[in-house]
Formats: sequence, structure tokens, C-alpha cells
Amino acid sequence: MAKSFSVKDRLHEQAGALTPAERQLSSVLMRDYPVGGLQSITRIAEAAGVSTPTVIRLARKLGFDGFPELQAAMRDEASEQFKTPIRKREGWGDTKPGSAAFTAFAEAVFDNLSRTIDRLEPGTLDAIAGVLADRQRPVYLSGGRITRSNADYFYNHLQIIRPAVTLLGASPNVWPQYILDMDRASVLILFDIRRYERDLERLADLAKEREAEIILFTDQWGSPITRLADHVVNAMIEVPSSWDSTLAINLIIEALIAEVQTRVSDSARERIEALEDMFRSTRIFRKP
Amino acid sequence: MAKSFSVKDRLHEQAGALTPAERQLSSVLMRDYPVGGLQSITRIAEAAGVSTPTVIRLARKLGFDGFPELQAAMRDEASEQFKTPIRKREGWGDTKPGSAAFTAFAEAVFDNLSRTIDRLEPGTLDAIAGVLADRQRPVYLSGGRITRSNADYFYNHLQIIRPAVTLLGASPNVWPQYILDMDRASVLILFDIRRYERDLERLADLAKEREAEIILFTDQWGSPITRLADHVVNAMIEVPSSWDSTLAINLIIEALIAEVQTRVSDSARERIEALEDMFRSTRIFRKP
DNA sequence: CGCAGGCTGTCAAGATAATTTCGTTGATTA
DNA sequence: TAATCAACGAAATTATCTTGACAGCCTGCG
Repeated sequence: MAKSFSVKDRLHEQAGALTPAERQLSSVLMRDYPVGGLQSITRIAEAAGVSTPTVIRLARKLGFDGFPELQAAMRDEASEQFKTPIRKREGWGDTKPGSAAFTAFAEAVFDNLSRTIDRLEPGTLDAIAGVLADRQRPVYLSGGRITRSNADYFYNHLQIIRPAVTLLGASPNVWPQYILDMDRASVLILFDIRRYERDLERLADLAKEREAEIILFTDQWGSPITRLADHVVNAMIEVPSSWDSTLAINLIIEALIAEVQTRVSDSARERIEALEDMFRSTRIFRKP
Repeated sequence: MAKSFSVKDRLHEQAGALTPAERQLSSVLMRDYPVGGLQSITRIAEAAGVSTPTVIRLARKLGFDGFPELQAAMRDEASEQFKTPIRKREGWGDTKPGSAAFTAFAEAVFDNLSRTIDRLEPGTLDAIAGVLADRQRPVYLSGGRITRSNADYFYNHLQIIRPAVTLLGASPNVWPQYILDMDRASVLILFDIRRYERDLERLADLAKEREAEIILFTDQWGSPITRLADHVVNAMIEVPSSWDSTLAINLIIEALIAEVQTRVSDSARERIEALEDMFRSTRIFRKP
């Protein structure tokens, strides 16, 4: 291969042919590219958690004679990029990641995330995490046409962390039997963003009659269920697209998963370990 | 080495106290600042036409312990200047959105998102959108234990936008019948993040044998499927949690949905409207 | 179950870099 | 014309890096 390829290019080109340790290393190199590669081989190896020979092997695989040559190449690239007067830097400034549309989209998402966080009531997450960390309380989840995936994602994790978690299926016909089981200890997590769905509201009504605690994830305008909910998370969902973005909802979900996991950690540890044993058939890569 | 002034500042500050040889050296350092200072002391000394002890004496005069410290300082400066504007994200300092844990989590997510974008190969999104916008090509999706939800989310939208979209179920037992249908026109979208799953790799193998085009969403380290994939998206997934974050993957998914929607928009419009009519007539939602 | 082969770390030798020591140079001054 | 001293580099010394050789480990296969 010709010398004109950047280290980044070469890494990507060889991506498929890299061994696990080399991938690990590659990701460290990319992390602070290209300046990160300008320290001694020892330091780089340490940062990546691999041995120094592995670094050399990667350098060779990329077509260099040895590590010093790789480093020289990266230094040249760094120097080159510093010389270009205006930030022609890829990624954001302009151009590269495809269209301007993508940049606009990404910026809207960033904006949504910050604004969603800003708008959160201080105690809300804490309260929700507290409720979900109580293993005595059965948890039910349901979502709308689109947000069903979000409910599914939340369910997926919760159900591993703690017992008594139920995902209400897509078809409202089967909901009543679950509703029958609800009581004041029950927790119902609902997702309802615009194009608010009547069925969900009815579900919330019935659950409230049985005094279940309702946690609602909705959009900036607020689903009608707001009036019934004990805890409400308003996420910003508008992006330059025909579709709404549920990324802000996912952010909150993931944060809650982390928090709930922490709170129930002792009791959950054995649960998770048991599960992992069962999943052992799938190979593990590398614990951080 | 008390203060945190840049090397440039220190050189300027000491300008009057420099000896001729040091002045010479200083000017060489400034010529390709700060990257020029990142080679070995020998090379720098040669370039400046001075001896290596002179370099060390200058480093000490500037307040460093030795040459390596000076070099580390210059590397940090270079690295700092390389950071993309978005990533600085100093904003929301102390907006008390609850715990410090949450703030840390949110910051990690922001970092993940921007780094994921940084790392995207320029043409990738474009290429993927192009493939998915071709309504002649049947699309199949599948994911792992956790990422199944992401696949589901993508499926949910794609299936509304265009025909011939299939979500492969949770149980690998039923995959073979779908694989039988695949050919060189088929597109297989896979999600595989760490704790890479063997079943998915096998699926990819079989699909590749039938010459299907494979689109892979994986993590920063890269699933083994990378070697088989025609398009790869590497998302950063590490957060301060026991669980990995798939938010960056979702960002790309949503961006792709927006883009594909735009490309097929004319033909998709009638499709969506038809669907909405059906939803309206059966019952459920109201318009926002 | 045992073997083959790929992956990766340990170790030690050889190479290079960084620092110290010390002597030379040249300018300044008595 | 010495004597002094800062500036500087050559060479020696020490520290660190780079690389090759080798061995352990895991995985896949018969």
C-alpha cells in the first residue's frame, strides 16, 4: 500500500484483520488522534492495557517498519493538520461526515439532551430510582407504537437487575389480566409521546384506580396521562426529521438503569452473575 | 514547575534571559509549534544546530524538570488544540440535575456521542442510507441480547417507511428460513456490541455466503463481524455504569431514519398516509 | 481428549535517548 | 597578559525504549 494513507485510514482499512488486543490499541490511538500516538511506546501500551510487542505488531501490520516509523507518520499528520489555516478538521467544522443534514441533526440532538436535563425536576430521578430499586414492588412497562422499543430497552435491563418486571405486550387485549394484579405497591412505567395513544391513557386510568404508582415518560408538551402520573419526565424530541427523536428518553432510561443498578447492587450481583453463567456460551471480550 | 503557562508563553517570558544558542533553539521550537517539539531531543538539537545539553538547559530554564517534562507539556498543548469545539461542552456546570453521578453519566454520554461522530468514516452514512433507500432490496435486522431493542427501534421505523423489512426474532432457531431467502440484493443489519455473540457471527457468515450486504453497528473495539461487514459504524458505549450505553448507536439510527425517509419520501408519503388512515379508522390516537 | 495454530504477554538483549561531567572557547576585566 | 567566567559541546554515563525470541493460553478441530 502506498505511503500516502493516513494512520487512521490504515487502521480502518485493516479493521477486519485486527486481533482483539490490536482493536483495543487501535481505539486508544483513535481516542486522542493523532497526538495521543506521540508518546513512548511503553506509555501507549499501558494506556491500552496491552504489551509493547503488540504495539509493534500493529505497526507492522499497518505497513510500517516499526513503531518509530508509525510515530513519525502520526507526527507528520499532526503537523500537517496544524498548518492548515482554517479548521478544515473533519467531523464537525464542515463537510466530512456526509451531509450538512447530519450535522444539523446531531446538533439538534445535543440540544435536546441538554434541554431535557435542564428541565428535569431536581428530585425526580432520585425518586424514580428509589421506587424501582425496591424489589418488593412489581413493575410493569408499556409504550406506544414507537416508544414500545424504549419500554423494551428499559425492560430488558430492569428485568436482569431485579425480579417482578413485566412488559405489557403490544396488544391491549391482554392488558386487563395484568391490571387485575396491580395494587398500591405496583409501579407502572408508561411511555407516551405525541400522537398520544388513547389505549395508554385508559391503561393509566385503570392502573390509577388500583392505586398503582405511575411513572410517565413523555415529550415536551406532555401526554394527557400527566394528570395521573406520580413522576413525569419531559424529554425534548424535536429534530429535523419526519420522525421524533427518543434519544433524550433513552438518556434518562440509561441513567436510571445505572442508578437502580447501584442501589440494588448487592442483591443484584448474584442475580447477574447467575445470568452471566447461563450466557457463558457467548465469549467475552475484555473486561475494562 | 509551578505554573501552567504554555511553553510558548514561557519562551517569550524568558526571551531576554536566553543565550544565543538557546535563542536559536527557541526559534526552531516555534517554527512548527507545538508539534515540532515532539521528536527526540537529539533530532531537535540537530535541527537547531545546538547540542543536546543545551536543550536540557533550556528546558530547565523554562521551569521544567527535564526535557521529557517539556515535551509532555507540548504534547498536552497539541492535544488540547485538537479537541473539537463541540466536545468542550463546558456549559451546564452546576445545574443541580440531582446527583453528581447523573452529571458524570450525562457527560460521558455527550463525550460518547461526539467521539462516535468524530470516528465515523465520511461516506459511511451516505452509503448506508443509499442502500436502505432502495426499496427493491429486502432488509433484515437482528441484534444481541441488549441490542435487540435497538434493532427493534430501527425496524419499527424502517418498516413504516419502506416495504420488505424483517426483524429476525430472538431465537436463532428460526433464522435459517430467513437466510434461505437472502441473495445478493439482500441487506442484513446487525447490532453486536461487547459480549459479542457467537450466533450473530454465524448468522453473518451464512448471510455473507449468500452475498448479502452486511451493515454492522458495533462498539469502539469492534465485533468480530467487522471482517464480514460492508459498512461498519463504531459507537462509543462506555459510561460510568455497570451497563454499556447504546445511545450513540441510537443517534446514528435516528439520523439514518431521517435520511432514508428523505430519500424515499415521495413514495413513502402515500405509504405513511395509508397506514395512518388505518390507525385512525381502527381507533386510537389523535393528532398532536 | 489432545493437538495445532493463532494470539499475546514476559523477558532480555541491543539500540537509542536523556542527563551528567568536564574541558574548551572566547569575551571581559584587572 | 593573565585571570575569570559564562556559554557550549564532546564524551561518558545512565535511563528508557525497541525489538526478537520464546512460552503460556485459549480456541477450534479431529
